[in-house]
Amino acid sequence: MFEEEQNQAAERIQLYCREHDLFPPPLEWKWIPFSGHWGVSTSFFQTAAEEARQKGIKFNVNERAQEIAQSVAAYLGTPQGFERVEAVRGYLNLYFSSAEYSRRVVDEVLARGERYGSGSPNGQRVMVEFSQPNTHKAFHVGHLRNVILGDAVCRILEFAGWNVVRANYIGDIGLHVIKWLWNYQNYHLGEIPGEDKTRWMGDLYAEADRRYEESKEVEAQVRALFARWDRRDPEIVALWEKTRRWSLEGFDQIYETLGVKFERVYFESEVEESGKEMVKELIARGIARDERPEGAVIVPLDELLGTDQKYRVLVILRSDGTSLYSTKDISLAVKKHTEYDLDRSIYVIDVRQSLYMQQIFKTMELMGYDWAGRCYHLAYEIVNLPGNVTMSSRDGTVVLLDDLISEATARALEIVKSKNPELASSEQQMVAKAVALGAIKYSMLSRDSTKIVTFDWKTALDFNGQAAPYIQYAYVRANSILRKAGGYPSEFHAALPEPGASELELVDLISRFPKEVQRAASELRPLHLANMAYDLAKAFSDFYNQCPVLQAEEPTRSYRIRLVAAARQTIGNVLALLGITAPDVM
RNA sequence: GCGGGUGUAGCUCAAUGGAGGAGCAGUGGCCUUCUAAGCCAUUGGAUGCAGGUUCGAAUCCUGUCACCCGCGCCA
Repeated sequence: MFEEEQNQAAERIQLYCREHDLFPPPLEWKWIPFSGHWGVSTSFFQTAAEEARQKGIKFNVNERAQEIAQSVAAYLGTPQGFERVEAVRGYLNLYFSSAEYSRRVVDEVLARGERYGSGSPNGQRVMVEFSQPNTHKAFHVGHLRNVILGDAVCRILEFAGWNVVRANYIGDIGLHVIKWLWNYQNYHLGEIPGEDKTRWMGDLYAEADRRYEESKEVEAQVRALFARWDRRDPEIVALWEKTRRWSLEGFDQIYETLGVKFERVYFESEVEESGKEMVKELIARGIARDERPEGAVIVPLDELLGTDQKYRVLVILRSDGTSLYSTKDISLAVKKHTEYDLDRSIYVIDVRQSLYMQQIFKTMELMGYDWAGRCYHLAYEIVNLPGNVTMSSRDGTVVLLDDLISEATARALEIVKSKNPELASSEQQMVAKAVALGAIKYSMLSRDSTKIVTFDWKTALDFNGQAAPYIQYAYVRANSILRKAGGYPSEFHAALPEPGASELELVDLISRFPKEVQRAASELRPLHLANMAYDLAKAFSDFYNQCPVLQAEEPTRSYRIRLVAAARQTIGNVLALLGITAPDVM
């Protein structure tokens, strides 16, 4: 927002260095890392070090950097747009003119509204595949991290200027489905699910898997059933269609609760046949090797690429000719790029599949697809239970999503009722839902994807501290002030008061938002925005405690009301990017 | 054996190669005020270890230790 002034200052610094025969520093402005200071800084350590090298003399780099910083500071005086220039320990700090800049920031935020912070369209299309639930299985907290991360990444990329295609890829066929069907046919035929379809499907899957593991005979029967599926036996297909729908209806409920939408939903069943065709093509082209009947059909990646134990071997078809996950994935990758002209293709999949993803991408490369290099595996660590227990639907070691949401909502409702008893019951419900879902989402987005999340109820239901409710609360407070003020003045009073420290801190953070959006988008890390949301809320709370708004004298009153409006807008925008609802009251 | 990840305060985690931070837990304060889901104060650190690169390393490189995860017919 202040690039012009920064560039001017940078040019003058470069000029000074040339005139004084100094190595010009790479002028990368950084935020002054002290709270309560508003400006940018650069350092002269490189300049000093370079000078020492060239002149062949030894001196203390830190001291020399400080000398240079001081003389540059003297040379700059007070450039246009800044109110103070200071040399500190080798750094040159430039402080913005507070009144002028806070005015500019607030004007910008209020003018752009919910688009504040967004980037201009970059003309590039990216597909983000995420969620990928399996029908006929449970949906648990482990799956939740994927949905929340994928959704946030989509929101952020879109806001940053990308054309985003949100894709889901549902595992509606495969061994797990056949196992489920076998169990249903033998033990539950005719039964239909109750209200909670996903739970019921999951329970039956656990049961099916237990029977499958317990007996060799069952395994054989399941294989036989898989063969009937492969022949598209009408009876099996009909049963599959009916039971599959139950799962899909359950998923729709979940996505609606979470506020997640998809533009293109792929099914494994729709790429199974084309996948098998591709296997034939791969064999014909000598990329895949058919080792049947003794072995399976494989792509010997290390052999083909001349690598050693790096890409290993990818199995793309079972020895009995039935399809694998990989059979379908190679076909899906092609389908995605045929349907959409993609500049990037992102797969949000857990980190345990890293090798597998590289194998798929390499296979695409071997087939000659130029887009293979533009596929990216966005890996995230799994959600474990205490004691490093992996959530597993077959072992029943899961926390079901539905249980987490109802427990969190009940807890939040209890708090809303005690904090805000006069609120209408329906509104209390809405607030509780926003708080509960916000807390769940924030806890997953506020830690890096490379970190394992250990789920425990105590932490999951803790609404204090660095958590979504704190941020939502700041938003609500801002909203409350604006409600009492009856909106905010359409423009600033001519004579703007000099902002205080907490006001500056708040404006400073607000002004950083657009850059954080770009950073989060380019690194595919919502974490940056989760941190920013908290910092903003903290700065607002500080301002709230130190600066009376409604009771203040004019023109301070008007100025602060507009600042509150800008803060509310920015906090709302950040939360929206994280998929978190900002309630009007709490 | 090969590959990947993690290691920062008692615990859970942040930190664009640059001036080490939060939250929780602990201790002590603050509601007649725009909502106390809040605020203030206070306690806390050879960034696993050893080298290297650099003016400067939690961050980059090499080695090493610990834990986790992958590595041919699960997804």
